[in-house]
Amino acid sequence: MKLDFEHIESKWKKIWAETHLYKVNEDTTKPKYYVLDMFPYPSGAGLHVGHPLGYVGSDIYTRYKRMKGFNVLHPMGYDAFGLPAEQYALDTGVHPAKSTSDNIIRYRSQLDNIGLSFDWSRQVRTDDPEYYRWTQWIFLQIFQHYYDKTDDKAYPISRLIDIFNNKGSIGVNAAGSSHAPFTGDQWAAMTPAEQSQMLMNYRLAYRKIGYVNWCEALGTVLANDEVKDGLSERGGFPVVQKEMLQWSLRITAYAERLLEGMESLQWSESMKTVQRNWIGRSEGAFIHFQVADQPEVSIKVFTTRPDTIFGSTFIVLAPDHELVPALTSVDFSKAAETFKERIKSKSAEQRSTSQKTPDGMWLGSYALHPITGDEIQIWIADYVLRDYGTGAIMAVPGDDARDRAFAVHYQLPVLEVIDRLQVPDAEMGDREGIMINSSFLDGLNVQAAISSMLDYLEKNNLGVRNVEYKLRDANFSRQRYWGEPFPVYYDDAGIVHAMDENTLPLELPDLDDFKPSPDGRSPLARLTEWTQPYPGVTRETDTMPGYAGSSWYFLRYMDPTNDKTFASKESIDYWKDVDLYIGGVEHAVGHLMYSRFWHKVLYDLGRVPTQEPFKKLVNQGMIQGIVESLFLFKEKKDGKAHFISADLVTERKIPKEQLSTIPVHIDFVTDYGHPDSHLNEMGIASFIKWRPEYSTALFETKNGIQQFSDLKDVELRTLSEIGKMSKRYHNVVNPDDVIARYGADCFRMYEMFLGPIEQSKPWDTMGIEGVSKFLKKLWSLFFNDQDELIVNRNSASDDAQKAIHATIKKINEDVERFSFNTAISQFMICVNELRKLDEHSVEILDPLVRTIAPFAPFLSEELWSLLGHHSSVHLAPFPDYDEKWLVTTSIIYPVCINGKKRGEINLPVGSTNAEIEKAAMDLPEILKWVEGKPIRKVVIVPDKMINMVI
RNA sequence: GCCAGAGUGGCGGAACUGGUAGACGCACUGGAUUCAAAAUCCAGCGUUCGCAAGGAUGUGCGGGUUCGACUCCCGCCUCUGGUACCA
Repeated sequence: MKLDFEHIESKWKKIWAETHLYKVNEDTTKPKYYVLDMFPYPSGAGLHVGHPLGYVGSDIYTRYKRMKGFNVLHPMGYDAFGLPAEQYALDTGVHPAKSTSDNIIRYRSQLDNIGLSFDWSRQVRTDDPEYYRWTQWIFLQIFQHYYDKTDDKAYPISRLIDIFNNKGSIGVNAAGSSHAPFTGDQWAAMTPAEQSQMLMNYRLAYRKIGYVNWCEALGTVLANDEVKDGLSERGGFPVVQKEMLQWSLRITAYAERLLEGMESLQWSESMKTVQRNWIGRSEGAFIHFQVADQPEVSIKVFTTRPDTIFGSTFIVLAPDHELVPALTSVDFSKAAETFKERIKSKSAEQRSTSQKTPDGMWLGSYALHPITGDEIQIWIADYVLRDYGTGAIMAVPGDDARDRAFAVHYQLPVLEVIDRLQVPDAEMGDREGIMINSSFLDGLNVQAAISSMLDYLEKNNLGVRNVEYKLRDANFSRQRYWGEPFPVYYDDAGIVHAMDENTLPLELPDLDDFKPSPDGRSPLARLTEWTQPYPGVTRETDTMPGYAGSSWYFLRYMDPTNDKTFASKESIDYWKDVDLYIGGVEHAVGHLMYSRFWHKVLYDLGRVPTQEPFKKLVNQGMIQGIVESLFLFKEKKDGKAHFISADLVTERKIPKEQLSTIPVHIDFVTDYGHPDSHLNEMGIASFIKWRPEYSTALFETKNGIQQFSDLKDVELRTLSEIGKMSKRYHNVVNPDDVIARYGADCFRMYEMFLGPIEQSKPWDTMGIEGVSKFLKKLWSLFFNDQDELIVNRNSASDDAQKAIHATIKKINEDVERFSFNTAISQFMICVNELRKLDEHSVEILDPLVRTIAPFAPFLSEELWSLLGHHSSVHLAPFPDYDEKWLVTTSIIYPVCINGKKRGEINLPVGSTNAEIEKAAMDLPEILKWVEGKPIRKVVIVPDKMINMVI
């Protein structure tokens, strides 16, 4: 029987679905294991061969763990809200709900083709009201809590209100925005709107003025990746920063815990580093600088280098710092206004250039140096950011490169405070050297000076120690339609109210026009009957960002249909957390940071039993595409488009400025992805059919310039670059096509065989034949050329036993460390060996089928049933190996002279050093080397090798 | 610039704790089978000198530690990804 994978796949796909083979329940008799894939955004392009890399890896692991006796939760769903669907709706009028559903159907069929063992009964999609009902519910929990820094824990906002009622804000140690302290009486005297405003300073979900990328010409707000070099990606219109009241999440309250929590996680060091850098913890101090002639005003700066304070010769504030108006002298106020306007439009511009040119202005006022009392100038400049630290710095041009450049540019005084002569390699800011010009710090090294100055500042009430984080509160508002509506409303006084939990979900209303409303608000703003359903109730028109639904979806899988709560306590207590999470590195800071944050909030509220959601993280590499493009001269030749072969471009050193590159569909390209990839006559014909506007074009190759009508012997070389696999570059490879040709098992194994799962690599089908051949060889252990089943009940040979047990052992080890490529090599070695031995006994083939089942689920299931089993191989136990077949009785010792192998001796295990040495010395090829030379040393590693030094 | 990761045959890659570098696969070459081809099977395959036996050399480059280094240490180069004035 020839291996008919099409028949096998459709047969088992159907049976698995009918028998609900992959459905799991909470089963307390088995240990649980949770394997999670990052759920996909169902884009219009469908899955390409890059996506399944992680899915196949996690599926192999899932199946392996199941066979090892674990109760494995392995679900899948869709991150269904998102910008592309809304953009598509704008372009075509197709409702995002419709296009998303269509895409999901396609994704599902593609995923099924790969043979992934998801429990589809647990599918979630974030745009389902029954799902986002709980996204809204969690948002409300976040909204109704604040963070107590003393207890390091979130508490209900009602507790804070009680405290305010009793004794006001004095003594409250909570994460929040700064405000003037007040007493209990003052709190009671506040209007409800004022009180509401005050609570906003503490809520974990709160509203504040934020900046959005506003594009006047498009009349809309753009996402960061829709802005390139200060211009909108579509249309190239100018984009400015516009102030808007936005929802934010106070993730900064959790900065320290997000940092500490990583210690216990099995994540790659690089992933942890990325998160650490993103959190950006730095220790330093707040220092107060009095303003000259305004004794009631002082400027608070943050510095990590209090030791350099004597070198502080001026102060710089962010242009939008709240004190700027008060610090601007009358003569400068007009100039300051223009400056601020200019910076606003600049902030989106190329920042790299501003790095080189300092840009700031003096406000005409002075501050007093807190220690020396000297008057120093107060400046504003674009290099100081309002959101970091206090939005103000003490500039130390003596030991900070930016301050130095700024001071030099504006001819401000520079005072050296660190002598680095003793440490020649040290540069500015390196925390190396000896303090000079610094009064009582002189002679100390930097570290000693820092702690000495911190003590001094605190003792004299000039400043306090402080820890700052680069991490900012997360913007949680989008001026878009296709997202979760906020479950809040505003009353006539503008006070925010949470909706009653029992009225959730607040459903996203239907819409047929997806254009934003003219004032930059979302399309929802135009639906007045929705935004103002009753008198005195106004709804929020912003919707939640993409990460809202994805920040907790892994919890919903535990109990996906619960309509009483987001997931029952029993199910969460059973599944607890994700044991293995596989996904792309691109989510390093976004999704993974936000999910951890939400999880910690839920932990504080007693809703989840674990502090961290994802115990182990594996980042799969990207499968890249090869972008094939044609070179086209920008200038036309005789009014005709003029293409030129890539080899001629290199040969003639044609400057790139004269050429543009036109991405070409990879199906037209001969030798796709190889150095001599090109279009031949047929390729060019397809190209012209595809892009008829080039039907009159000229094609220049080694054989001269030719027209499409009379092509002969053309080899129009293309430019091959490794890039993203994307619709845009016409280089998407659909797994369905590969599966149709080679089968799902082959596809799965080939993706794994390409290399380590964490590594990125371009898609290349060159080697797939090798895996295909391997599967046929495996098949041929069961069937002969006459299609007869040749499996027998004979007892297996010792060599076959050794081969299979070595394989079982190796597969165990390799799967545990996600080394799937080497596992597949081992299968190949094993099958080659069994074929050589002409081994067809059940004793060997039974465990072989079970060992390979996680990798090739269809074929193994078929073979398993051919062996006479009536239940699925995927429910069978993973075979154990028997050490007795793995003990070696003899060892081939390499005999080395000076570390180089010169001969071999075969000796029994456990030979003594003397025996080994003697045997080695008897070797003629060794004698030749040692002859006449004294042996200085003999190194013997028992059961490993022998080395002689001469 | 900074941070992280990686450089091994023509190609994808292996070598897990310092111990026979190149497993496994692709491509290529020769042979068997075939009327022929596909498929299949067998053999060879880092570079270099040599008819051969055998030698030299070889894991980005330069040094070092070691009996022995792809693996450890120091310095550099290149590539990939992330990040962007963070006080």
